[in-house]
Amino acid sequence: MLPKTYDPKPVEEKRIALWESVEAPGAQTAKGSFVVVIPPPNVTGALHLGHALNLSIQDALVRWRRLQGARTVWVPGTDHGGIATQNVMEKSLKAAGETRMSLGRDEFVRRLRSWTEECRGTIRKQMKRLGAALDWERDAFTMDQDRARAVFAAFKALWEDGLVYRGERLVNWCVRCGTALSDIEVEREERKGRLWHIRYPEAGKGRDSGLVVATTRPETMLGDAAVAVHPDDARYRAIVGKRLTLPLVGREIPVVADAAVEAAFGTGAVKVTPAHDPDDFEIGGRHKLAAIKVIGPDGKMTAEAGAYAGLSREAARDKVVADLEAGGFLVKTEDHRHAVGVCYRCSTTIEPLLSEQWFVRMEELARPALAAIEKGDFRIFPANWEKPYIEWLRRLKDWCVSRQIWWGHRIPVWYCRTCYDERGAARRPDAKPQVGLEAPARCPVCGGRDFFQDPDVLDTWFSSALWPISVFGWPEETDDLKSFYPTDVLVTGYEILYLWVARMQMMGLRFRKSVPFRHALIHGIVRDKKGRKMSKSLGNVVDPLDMIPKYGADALRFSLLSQAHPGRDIPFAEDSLIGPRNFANKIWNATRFVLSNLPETPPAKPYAVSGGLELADRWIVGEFASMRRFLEEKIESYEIASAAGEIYGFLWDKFCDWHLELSKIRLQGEDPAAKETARGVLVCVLARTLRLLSPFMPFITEELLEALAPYVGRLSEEDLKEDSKSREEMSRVIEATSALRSLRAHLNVPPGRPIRVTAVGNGAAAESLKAQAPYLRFLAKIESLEFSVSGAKPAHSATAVACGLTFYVPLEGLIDLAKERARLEKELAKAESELQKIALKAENPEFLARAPEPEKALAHAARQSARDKKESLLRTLAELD
RNA sequence: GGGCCGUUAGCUCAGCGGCAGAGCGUCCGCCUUACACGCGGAAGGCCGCAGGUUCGAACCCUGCACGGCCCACCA
Repeated sequence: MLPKTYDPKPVEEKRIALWESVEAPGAQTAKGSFVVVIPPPNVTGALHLGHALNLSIQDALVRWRRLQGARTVWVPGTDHGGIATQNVMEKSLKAAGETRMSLGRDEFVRRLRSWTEECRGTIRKQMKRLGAALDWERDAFTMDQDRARAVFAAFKALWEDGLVYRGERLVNWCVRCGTALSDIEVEREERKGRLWHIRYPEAGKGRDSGLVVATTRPETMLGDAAVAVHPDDARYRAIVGKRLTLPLVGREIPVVADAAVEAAFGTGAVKVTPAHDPDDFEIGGRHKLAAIKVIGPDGKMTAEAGAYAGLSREAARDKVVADLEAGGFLVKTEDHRHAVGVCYRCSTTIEPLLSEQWFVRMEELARPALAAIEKGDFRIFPANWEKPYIEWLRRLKDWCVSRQIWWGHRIPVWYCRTCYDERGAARRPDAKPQVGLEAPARCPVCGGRDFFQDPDVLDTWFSSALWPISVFGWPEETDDLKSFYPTDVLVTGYEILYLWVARMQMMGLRFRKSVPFRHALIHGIVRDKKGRKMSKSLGNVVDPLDMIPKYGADALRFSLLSQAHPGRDIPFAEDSLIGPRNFANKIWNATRFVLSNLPETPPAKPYAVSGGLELADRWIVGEFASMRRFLEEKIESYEIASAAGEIYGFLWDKFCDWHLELSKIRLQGEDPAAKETARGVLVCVLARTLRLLSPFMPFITEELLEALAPYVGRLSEEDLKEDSKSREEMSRVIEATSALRSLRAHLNVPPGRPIRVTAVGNGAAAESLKAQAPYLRFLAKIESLEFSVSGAKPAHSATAVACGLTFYVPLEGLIDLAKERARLEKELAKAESELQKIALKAENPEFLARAPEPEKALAHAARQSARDKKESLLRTLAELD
């Protein structure tokens, strides 16, 4: 016998062990296939609630399609996580008093490899505990051998097609991480800063000559190459072409006219520092200005900065400002809020830095991706993400893919020591780097035999971009690739839509000529209950592994899924696990009840739904059918939360509260045939509902289904029709029951005390209720129930009005006249306001003239019943004794 | 500067043209032999504001306000 309260722990342990030992369902090709590739979590530690959400959604989809008979493939995996992972390792080294330099590259990478293995083990275990039905034999890692082969193949192909190039460009540099970043890896942060107004005097003239520039970064003035003004700016027309003396430095710089200058901002004159500002770099290019690097990769001032060399960016700023002020060049200082670029991994202010990097040319890659979304070959759910996605693809600039870190795929490029110096700078104009996994034998340019490999690694997102093809063995033309690519849906958060989703589209289209996934389901971020992002520093991180022992994995999944509206963030409160935990217990007990009403030894012929159905049976079967259809539609459109809510309501509010209760009449009764019918419906409907619920709550449902299995027989598809007639009849039973229960509660009739009821009224409703009298008797605990077409109110009775009938309940001695009058008056007031509202609509000539017929009929009927109710209440009040 | 999303019951959110819904919380009864992680009953809403379209608007349109997010080269 099952325990009274559901205890998730033993069930989960048992199921996990069982799933471990059983092969995933084999090829059932009849109903097609469903392929999903996991967004591989970084190997930076344990999984968080966001991962739990992501996994729960995918698992629900995969299990759902598996139920439908599809061959499902869900590929697990992890991502080496580049900078993020390296940072984690560096932090732990620091705690041990070491640095990556002290370890050396080989040892550092070796340690990361071993950490990775440990971390992958943790992640796998966590995924299993959540119940994720992944195909573990396919487990992949972005830095394992197969994936490395794909990375090399992709790099080589892009190189050969001229889409990869090396060049000196202004890139986003994180001085803390010591590496270049791509544009999307830079986040914007509003910071309060200042706007310094600095006078740049005309060369050879006095302190008051020249013009005043406004800047937020005075320290970069040391590298100024010009001052720019707008060509149409009348204030400065005369000075364009003249030369200025750069304060503190003494260098002469020109005044140039450039349309990029915003005349209305600041003073309308902008200092141009090509080596330290992206816009200035552009201007510098147009006017052939020198790019003077005054800040180095370490964030400190270079030798070019003269007296400031060696100072940090921040210290140099202070000193420059002080010196400008001392020299009388500082005109004024204003407070100024502006957005500063910061590293997405460590929030350090980004330094635009001129350096030699590897880039991927994006235009040709983006074009097919744009076409795919515009043609609908690729769709995003919710669709409102499509517009920003398209915009992003249109504006795409080249992708800086080299990173000056150690953890990642080493760039497969070799430099000949004759053609290049040790820092990779070309010694001769025709020098050409060689792409290969190994050093080439001879340099095709100079015949040299001595090579060194590029020290940089590739952006971690480069390997991620190849994920949907690399997991199936690309560049080999594998069977997997042929059968499983393109995949069906990618489930991920909006925060990596550009960083990852767009790039997979581009690479998939480039190398496989078709989209890597037809749909992207974008879910939100799991936040804390105040709506803040979960972060270690805020201390508001909720660990899924803390929640599972307390509430169960099914409850955690169901909680997240119930809130997983496409694209919406989830403010997560631990309280949200209570409902789902209780729900699991409810299911458990419903099944326990059903089982307890079945013989211990399963019958030779399992219980089926066949003849002899009564209203409650027809009703629940019809409701089941409509619930199932709803679920199919919602899951099809990825509205997981709606689907979860629907099945919850069906099981609890319909199956348990009404059908199961009504079944008790027959189960406790004496009619063996009726008993069998009731058992059949209970078993079949419950089992089928559990099956539909299993994608959401796999542990408990599988456990219970296993217990039910020997009893479950057929519930034929023909019988699974929505049944509006039964729904209507049942709704009357429910309405009348509720009215009588309400009356009992208001008049404090103890629940255990039976009542006698006289129902007065005629018509179809009366007839149908009369037919269901046993239901009413049972549900409202009525000892005698009489129906009459007309009749006066019996003495000392309370009254309930429902379904066009008046129910009199004699309550000698129990009835408090004043209380009853008050209750009835309240009812009457409610009925009157209802009638007024509906009458206003039903009698409105405009409504009658223009509204569609069914709508009018509905309004008419509603008015009639509101009127009946009011009259019945009025009569009752008049007769009140 | 552009774009997107949100504003509905005390809290967290569904609903997105035809009499305002759920979960949690609150109040009142109940250990009614499946479940007190439960059962029954209730209270609680100018559906952000102002216009418009419509017979009819929480829902569609236009503004506005307040939150949040994304993108963007005002130094």
